[in-house]
Amino acid sequence: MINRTMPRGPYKPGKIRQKSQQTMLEAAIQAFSQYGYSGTSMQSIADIAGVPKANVHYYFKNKLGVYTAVLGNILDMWDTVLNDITIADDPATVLCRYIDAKIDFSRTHPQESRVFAKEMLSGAPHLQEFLQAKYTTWLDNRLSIFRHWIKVGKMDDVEPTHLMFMIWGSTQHYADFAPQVTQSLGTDTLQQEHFDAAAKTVKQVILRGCGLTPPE
Amino acid sequence: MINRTMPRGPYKPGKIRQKSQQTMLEAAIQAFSQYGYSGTSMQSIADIAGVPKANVHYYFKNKLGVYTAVLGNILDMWDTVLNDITIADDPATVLCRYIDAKIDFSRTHPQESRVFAKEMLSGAPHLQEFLQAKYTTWLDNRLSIFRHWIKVGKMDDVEPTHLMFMIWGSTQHYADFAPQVTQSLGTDTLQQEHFDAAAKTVKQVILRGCGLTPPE
DNA sequence: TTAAAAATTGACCAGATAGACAAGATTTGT
DNA sequence: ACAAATCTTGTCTATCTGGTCAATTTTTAA
Repeated sequence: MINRTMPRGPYKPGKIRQKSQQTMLEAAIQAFSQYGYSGTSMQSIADIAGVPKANVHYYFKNKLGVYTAVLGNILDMWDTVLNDITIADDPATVLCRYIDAKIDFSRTHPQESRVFAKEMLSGAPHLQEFLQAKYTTWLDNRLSIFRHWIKVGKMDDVEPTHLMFMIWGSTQHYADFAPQVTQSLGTDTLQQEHFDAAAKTVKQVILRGCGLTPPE
Repeated sequence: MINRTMPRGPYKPGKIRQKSQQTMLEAAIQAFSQYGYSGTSMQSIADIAGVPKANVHYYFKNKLGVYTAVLGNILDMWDTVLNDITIADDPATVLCRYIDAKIDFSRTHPQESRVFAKEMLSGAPHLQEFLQAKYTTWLDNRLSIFRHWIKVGKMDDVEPTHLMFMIWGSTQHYADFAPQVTQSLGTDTLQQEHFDAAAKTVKQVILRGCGLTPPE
């Protein structure tokens, strides 16, 4: 997406283009996640990718094009989990699976999480479309399921929207506020065990807080 | 703090200097909270403050000086709450007070919250001293009180560090992810009632999740 | 092999930015 | 009132940045 040129004619496009773009996108997300949009220069992206700056301009229309491509990749990861829940499911199981998945995302994709967070902190100017379209329906569907569970007594009357915010906030924290977390836990780098302990506590509090008991 | 010149001699310093600096700091936090450090120009700060750019340079050593002054002001707000808790206190009361205070901070100081969050997201290069000194002892003191409450059975065995992260993450979310929150709640701007509902849900889940019952 | 398409790259440009500076205006203590 | 200190502000500069372009090299399909 966001290619400037779309190769045509007697030529099989793709391989070089795809690989180069991928390299540059990975360089870009690294830069954006640390320095933000304004703090990242095309030159620095090129340096990280190990190519001349003009090469980045060849594959992307401009700096905003690189950024929106990065953002698009991140948004594509959005609904991987909690996508197939139904009214028949067990709330405790669903919440556990979601919390585990979110914590795991903070562990395996901290850079993506930070780019997303920085965009939000800047007022989400490039997420309006996403928020109004894809996200809203995604959320509404899940909220209605939670509301049903509450109505039939499967869980306590906890306002579902704010419950979701609690889970998001609690789990994102481990990626976005990593310096504070590492300092608090007295470690240099966050290890698997730290994320496991985090998931355990979040699940314990959320489930109990909703009047649920851990599955199995 | 971070003044370039410290007036001396037969002259009563302060009034003009203090007022001008205050105006510029308010302009600066507004700019930094939205556009980040790199995205904010000295010119934009001057424009917001309504003064020529050279005036900003007169009162602050350089751009980093403005930023660290802003950051320092924010850090000074840190321990206003949860500062005087003791072992004798009631856990439920303390947690409620803290959650209310944090949510209220997100409501009344969203810009400060966002500047702090952006600094964290960038790896907190200017917070190392704060994190290692003031913050660590602050946290350790509170954690030991939580651990005592757990030991004597006043609350469930919930890992206190991660419990604190849950509260921080959940409450910060309303300032830092405001675009997502407003979209989810179907409103244009967050009102008092939304923050009240947020505080209610967070308190409900956290307290119940720790095996506590709401006070009085 | 070869010609067209695609990819690479160095050089260049216009605008923005942080910061310096000096001249002038204002405030202060006496 | 007046001199010293502080404050204000227009102007200037060196540097950085996003973006363009044309020349060269590499890859591809026939």
